[in-house]
Amino acid sequence: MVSIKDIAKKAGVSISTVSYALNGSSKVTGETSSRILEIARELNYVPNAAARTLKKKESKILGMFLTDFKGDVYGDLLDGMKEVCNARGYDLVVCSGKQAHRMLPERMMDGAVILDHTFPSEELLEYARRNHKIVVLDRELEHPNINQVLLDNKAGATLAIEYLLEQGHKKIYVVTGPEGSFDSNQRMKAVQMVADRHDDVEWIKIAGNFKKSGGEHAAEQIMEEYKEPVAVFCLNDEMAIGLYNRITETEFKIGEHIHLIGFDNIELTRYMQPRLATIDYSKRKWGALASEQLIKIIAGDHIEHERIYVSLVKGESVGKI
Amino acid sequence: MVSIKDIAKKAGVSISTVSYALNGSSKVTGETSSRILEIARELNYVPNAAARTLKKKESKILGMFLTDFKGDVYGDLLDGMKEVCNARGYDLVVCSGKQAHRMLPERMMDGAVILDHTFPSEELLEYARRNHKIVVLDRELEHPNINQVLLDNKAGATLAIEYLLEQGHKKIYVVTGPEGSFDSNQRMKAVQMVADRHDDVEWIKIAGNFKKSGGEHAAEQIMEEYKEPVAVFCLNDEMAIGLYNRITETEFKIGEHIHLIGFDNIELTRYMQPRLATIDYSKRKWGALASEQLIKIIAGDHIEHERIYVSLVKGESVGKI
DNA sequence: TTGTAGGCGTTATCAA
DNA sequence: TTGATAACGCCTACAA
Repeated sequence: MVSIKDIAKKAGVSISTVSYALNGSSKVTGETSSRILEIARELNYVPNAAARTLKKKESKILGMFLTDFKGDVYGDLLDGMKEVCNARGYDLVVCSGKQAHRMLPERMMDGAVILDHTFPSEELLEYARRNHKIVVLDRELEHPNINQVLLDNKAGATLAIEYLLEQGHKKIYVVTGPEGSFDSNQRMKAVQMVADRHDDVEWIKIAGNFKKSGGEHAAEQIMEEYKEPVAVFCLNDEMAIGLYNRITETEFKIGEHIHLIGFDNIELTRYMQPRLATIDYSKRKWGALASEQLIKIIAGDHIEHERIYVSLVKGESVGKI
Repeated sequence: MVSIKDIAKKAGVSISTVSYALNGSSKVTGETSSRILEIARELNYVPNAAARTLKKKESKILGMFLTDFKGDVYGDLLDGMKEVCNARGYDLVVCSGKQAHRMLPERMMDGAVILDHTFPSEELLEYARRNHKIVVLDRELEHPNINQVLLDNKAGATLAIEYLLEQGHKKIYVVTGPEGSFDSNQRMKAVQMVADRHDDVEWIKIAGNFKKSGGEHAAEQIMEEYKEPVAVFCLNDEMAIGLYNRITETEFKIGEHIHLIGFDNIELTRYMQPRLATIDYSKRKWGALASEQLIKIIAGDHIEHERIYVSLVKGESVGKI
């Protein structure tokens, strides 16, 4: 490995002169500077990230923690993050799994964005207390070193339910996310509020998991209890897809016997027949905003929490009754 | 930031004793060791990654470079990689974009897996020469520090084309990937070989880009030239989907007027109506193998290149003629 | 304008 | 069994 020491030797100057030249300091003659730069290039010099990070106490790397790499939501979200990061001189690394958590407290990264409900809030708070900078996308967490960029779950769930009511549905299943999911809880709360105003409607809650399997299980239960057309609000699209898959294996028709709406507007929903009704929001903007907020708290700015707005996407998966 | 120095002070021992205790060396008494560990926990000590990396010249981090975060191929691939990495004591970070390249030569990571045709081979070779360890999934590159884990593109393309021929098709469009894509070139080569044996069939090549837009453009050209039913082999599923989308906006029917086959068997194809015929392979296995190979070359093992085998998935998007 | 030297937090060698 | 001390590669006062 070639270090500034090697360059210094070859150039016949001291390592500090090399360091200055490399960092474009004006303290060094244009002549020596260009000679040093030339030699550095000749030797294929690359600065050592660990040494720089150790000295400067910043790595210019931001982390993104995900539950897994499979989610369809992530593509645009990550591209949005990357764009902002790069524009601000940061690099983005995406990680998943408990083992990867260490990279935050060990200061491999200057901060992190969290979209992983399996990452314990207590752990995040602990990191925040030790002055690590964090943006959460999936929970409410109050600390000066933590910023929230949350979906407007309540608006989304309300839009979804009101759409079903508008279409005349009187029996509505709601398939939830996993225990402890903030998004799921928020959406359920909104559903409950609308439900309280409509006691002529029958409400049935089914415990789900935000994965396809949750939707499949819900489908079983719904078909078993089936008497007349019903509506189903799956609290995310992936479950809606699982439910849809299971239903289309049977005689039941989506949009006719079982009316279905999801949440997230992932790309796949466009290809479902009938098209899945769902709740849309800009994933790219979500990611971009998260990065911006993170960079701001790293810079020491005082900032407010942010919210991502949502809208209804109608689809033939919901018919009139 | 609390360092081993702080622990040493509080425990009344030297920093080297602390370091030994922390690393579970048997050179230190069980008693002092447990006292030190206790204090470390009290102080919320976390080792500093930069310092450790600087000293040990390894970070226990592997990188994965992708063209972008949107690809549907990636989910299982990355999960496969992560599983192997974690089992072997490594962490995986996923990156994208030119700016992120620096992390490899700067030794932020002990090695990297490349699935990004925009990453120049010359640059990779340069890194390999400087002793960085690399596994490539998307090109042939010979160097002791580079290992290849490649799809069996030729087998896949041959399977696809022979399936079309078997179904009686006599006019076959082939939509390619972007200029310079290894996968695209390999697949085209296989197509060409089959084509050479069948001069009763009309072959038409359309330049694509492995994205939806490529498929859409191809659709335009195909419809413009349309006289009788034709077959189309899109060299990846994403283009097949773009083509499919454009076609379904018209009077033409997939599987009737336009017979379509893709490559990759991404999840979305399951939901297309009619189901897309395509070429399947285990993305999870691909990722797992890539990680294993990378860890082996880091360990200094001498290994052979690997190949991922593929199979045909039939679908109603291809009918008999 | 350039050089000297100290230190970032660890690990590891050698003495004690 | 423990402690002093010298690296690792880089940055940056301060001195020359």
